[in-house]
Amino acid sequence: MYLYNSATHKKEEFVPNHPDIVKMYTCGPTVYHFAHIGNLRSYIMEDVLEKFLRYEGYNVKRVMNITDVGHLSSDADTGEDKMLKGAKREHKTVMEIAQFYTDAFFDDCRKLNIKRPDVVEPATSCIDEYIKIISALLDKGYAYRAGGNVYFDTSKLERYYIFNDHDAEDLAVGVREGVEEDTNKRNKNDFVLWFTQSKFEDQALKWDSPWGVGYPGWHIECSGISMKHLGDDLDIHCGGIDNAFPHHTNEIAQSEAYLGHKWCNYWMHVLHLNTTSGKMSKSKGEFLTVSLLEEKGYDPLSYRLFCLQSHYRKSLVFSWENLDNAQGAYQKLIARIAALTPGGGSVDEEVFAQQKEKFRGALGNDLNTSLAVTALYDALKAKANDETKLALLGDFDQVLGLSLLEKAAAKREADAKARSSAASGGGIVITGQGDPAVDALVLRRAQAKKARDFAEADRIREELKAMGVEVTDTKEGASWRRV
RNA sequence: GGCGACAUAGCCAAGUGGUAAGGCAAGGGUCUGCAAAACCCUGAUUCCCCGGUUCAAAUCCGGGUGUCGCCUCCA
Repeated sequence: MYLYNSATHKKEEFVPNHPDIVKMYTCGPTVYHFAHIGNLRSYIMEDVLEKFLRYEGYNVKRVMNITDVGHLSSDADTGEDKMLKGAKREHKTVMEIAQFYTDAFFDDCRKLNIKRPDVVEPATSCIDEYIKIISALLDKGYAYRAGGNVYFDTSKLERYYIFNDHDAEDLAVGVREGVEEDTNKRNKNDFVLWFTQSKFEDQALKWDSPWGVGYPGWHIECSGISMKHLGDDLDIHCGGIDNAFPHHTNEIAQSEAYLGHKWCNYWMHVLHLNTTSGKMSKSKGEFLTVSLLEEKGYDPLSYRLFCLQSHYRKSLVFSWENLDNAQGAYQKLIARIAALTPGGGSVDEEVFAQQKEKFRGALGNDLNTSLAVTALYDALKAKANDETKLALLGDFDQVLGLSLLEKAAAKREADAKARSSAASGGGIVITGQGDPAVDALVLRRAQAKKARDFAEADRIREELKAMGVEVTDTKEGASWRRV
């Protein structure tokens, strides 16, 4: 398969370091608040990558961190640790906040069919790992102590900038109002590995270290967790594009300085979900969550399809109109699949193989998910029996994660149930959701209609509409549902 | 100011030198008392603009323009 590598700015053939395993690391959430659907876009696309690797027969080990310490917020607010800030806001302890939002995050993931990574590791449980790395960096001369903190010295590297061709002089450090330049730093881009001199007196989480009581810098966390679970090398590192600089750049700097060799071969960055006024972000205040989508009547999987119809390396604009499009498409898709009859004949292997190749080709080309969705429609239109189509859909859905077969089966069952609970009278069959009062009214309308009293029939339909009931005519009579 | 990415119909998009896939929406039709659903049909003389290379360019090259992101925490 081919994957775009943002470290080389090229699409490259993916070759794992070890034939028997693919090591994958994902930057996880900072659990100080709910994830918004823009955050989740990245996790959806990374989930597709993981599932496709498995689909292609790779044995994947995927690790994700949970940032529950050390992530400082910007100058835009009071400059606290994000976790501490969240705890204050909700009058809870930092650990309570971390637990609550970690659970909320995985709950959102579950709704979006995002598989939980093999290893999920909170940053606070790997302090020893960070201390080990920082000590070695100090020994090797890549780090220095100043003002009580430990810093990484970026000037010791031959090449610091990996993803962008920056010139240190051009970086606008401290330009923004309220950003104070840290005078302890020797170079503009040096970053903190370990804090003891926190500007926040009430930093809640502190650990003992050779350099005093304090807490780790944000960047060291991902290197430490990755090495703890995946060892000295890594195949694919994923994250949102905003992490490329400085977070991932710093991860590479400290990891390779520590290891003395190349660390990670492929970097996958997912572009942002934007609103019409720019990217969706928590620090801007307004953001959409999965629960909010559900409240508004959207199936979270409609959002997954929305993301799948685009490409991960293009920014995607969110609007309600766009989500409506996706929801409509998703419902139609499910209805079409529900109309297929399972258990009728055997799978046509030739058609199956042919369609499957299209699908693999699409995803194998840098995860072209929108073409993969097209392959889904092609499979539905293929000249083959229903059994073959269902087999294809089920096969594709291992990667796409749209619960296609499950939803279709549920729809078939619901339709059958509505039929079995039918009320009838005078040869007219009413199907609905088991409310005798509504059944009776719908039956009266059907009788009026049969007697060609359309005025009365329309009047009753209006009455039902006012009750929130939508009635549609069928061959045998009528069917109704609440809307 | 520096760096990076992107720009194809109303919207999401495919396309990697050979003459514009697919989905949603929209319009027309079949069906229906009327609807809904379902099914059928219809859509870019053109791919942000201007040059260039080529028999041939949405695709390659040069120059613009626009949008977004990063440089401060963010997926």
